[in-house]
Amino acid sequence: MMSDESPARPLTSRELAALIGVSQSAVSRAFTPGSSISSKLRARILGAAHEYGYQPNAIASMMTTKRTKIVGIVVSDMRNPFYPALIERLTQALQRVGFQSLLFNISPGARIEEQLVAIRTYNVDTVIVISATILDDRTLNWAAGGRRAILLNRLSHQDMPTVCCDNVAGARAVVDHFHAIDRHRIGYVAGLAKTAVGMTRQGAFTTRLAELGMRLVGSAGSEAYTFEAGWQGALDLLAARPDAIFFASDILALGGLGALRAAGVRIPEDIAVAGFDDIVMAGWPTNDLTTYRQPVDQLIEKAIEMTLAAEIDEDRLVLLPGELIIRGSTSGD
Amino acid sequence: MMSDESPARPLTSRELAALIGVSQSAVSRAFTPGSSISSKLRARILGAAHEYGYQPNAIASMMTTKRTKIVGIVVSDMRNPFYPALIERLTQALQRVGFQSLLFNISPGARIEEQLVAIRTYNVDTVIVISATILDDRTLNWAAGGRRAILLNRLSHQDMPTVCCDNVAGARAVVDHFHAIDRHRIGYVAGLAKTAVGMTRQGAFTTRLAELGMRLVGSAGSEAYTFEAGWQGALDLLAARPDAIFFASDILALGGLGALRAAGVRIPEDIAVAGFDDIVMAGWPTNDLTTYRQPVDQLIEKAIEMTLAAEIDEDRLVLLPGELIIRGSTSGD
DNA sequence: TTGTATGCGTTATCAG
DNA sequence: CTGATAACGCATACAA
Repeated sequence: MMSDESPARPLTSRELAALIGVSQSAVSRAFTPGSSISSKLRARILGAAHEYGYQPNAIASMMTTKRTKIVGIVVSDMRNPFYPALIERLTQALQRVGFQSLLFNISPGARIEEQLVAIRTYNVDTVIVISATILDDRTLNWAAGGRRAILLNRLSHQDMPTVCCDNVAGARAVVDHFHAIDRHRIGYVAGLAKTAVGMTRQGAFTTRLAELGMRLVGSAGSEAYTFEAGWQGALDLLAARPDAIFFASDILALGGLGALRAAGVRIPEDIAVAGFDDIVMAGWPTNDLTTYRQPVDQLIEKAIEMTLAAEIDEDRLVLLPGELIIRGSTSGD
Repeated sequence: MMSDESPARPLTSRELAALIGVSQSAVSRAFTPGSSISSKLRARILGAAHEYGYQPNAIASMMTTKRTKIVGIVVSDMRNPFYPALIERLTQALQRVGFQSLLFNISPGARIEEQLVAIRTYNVDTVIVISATILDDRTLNWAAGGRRAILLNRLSHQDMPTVCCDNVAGARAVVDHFHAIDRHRIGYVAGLAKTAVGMTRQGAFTTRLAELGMRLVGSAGSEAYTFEAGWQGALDLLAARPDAIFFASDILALGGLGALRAAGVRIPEDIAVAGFDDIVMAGWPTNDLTTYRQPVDQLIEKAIEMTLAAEIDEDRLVLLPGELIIRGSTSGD
């Protein structure tokens, strides 16, 4: 493919056709899998394309096929390391099935719709929404403009197609673990409390605590999934003297660990700490954070499946279980 | 814009024109800044567009204008938190000037050209390359297919348009700081040693050491910009008994800090530690890492400028100075 | 300023 | 299986 120095203007199918004496449609067919063309002619055309450096113009083909092979990925928070990791693997998975990713980075605050206009005008085939916040279902549907929208790691109040970690199972696993290591004075540091995911996690957590007769001695809110919010949340809980704290996400937990250690609290002897997500940093020896690992690969696999499916009739809400990763922040060893 | 429930098929300019009794070209002109149309007619058309939910189809307009308003962003490593932070701000800045970002996440290893074909077929206006590795200039030029390619935070061996942090100034600032705090047995942990950025940083560092009569007691290589590589690099240097170590990037330095602390080394009393980039984590109280801050906003500003410029004649290589951020890992306080 | 007509590069329909 | 021809939705040269 690199045999030729790139000319300023790329070759068109018609030009290539003229060059080797076939019709323009033949060239098009050569590049269309499953089209009716003899393997001999196809080979000749593909050979010539290779030689002359011809590649079909994807933009032009969008005109007739009405498909862009582009997925719009809507994000709003790349500060939390969980998201870049998710996005990286998602875009790679999409590329493997022939899709490209147009990244829509929505800034919180003003003029959200204005930022979303591009999603409609660029005619992406599918919109995958990773942003936990900012967009309500209605805005989302508008932005999708009739195209398929899939929620990834985010819950809908309507019945939009959704792929999400099973937050209930995750929160319960953490409680059960706290119970197993004999902690009974439990604290909770929330992330974005108003989001569906946040509420689900917190609800399941407190419910399971009650089932096991454990005591929620304190609960700290926070405005964001950030290190600083976790730090502050941990400090706010100290007065309640918990012997274990569950942070709604790893990035919060890392902040919490920092605050607790700075306050002279021994982890896990005095307070056991658990997070949620299993971001890479949670596994660093310096953090060694017990956490509920999100099934990222399976989440992505499902999202891709939904992207490719002709219809999404059943299983519009896919909840996938993760796995509790027990590390030093809760286990004495 | 949300006045209408999104119809399955979006309106075309011709349909809108028919609806309000003007020509299709009038509709097109209403949406084209600077086109010859009376403000009265434009207002009427934009009003109707708003009412009926019409938005120009960006794909179709690409056919005639030959411009996609899409920038291809080539990345290969989102594990190093510096990159997501850069990408987030870059895509937002691009959006503000009316460009969308198509993310090309190149997996190291096989079939790189195959992964790059999409860049050509999608006709992006500009390619911004953030990936430090993987692609040589020739492959890059091929992938760009005659379009503009800009290197961001990466150096070229040819004269491709480049915006990069001034690594020489950065490395020198670190050495000067080590000198100022009276350290003379210096260690260095390299990142990807084979990259131009890596070589520049290392070269400037050792040169400045020599100028100030300081001693490079040891130097550790590493295969990647990762926490683990930094951890190992720090361990490798211990035998040489350095009193200060410069890590080629923050993520390496964080690993190094972990390893040193685990080994009982006091920071900064025994060994002062400095990184490069100033990722968010460097500023966390738990890390408190002295580092050379990359001028991210200015880098992006310049990259946007180059993206929008008609020609890039002079200033094809823009080197921007950063700022040494002194924190607890080198300063006793 | 406005409308009419043409073309962008491809896919899809229709004959042969 | 192959070639000619008609869209796709918009921007622009041209005519009015």
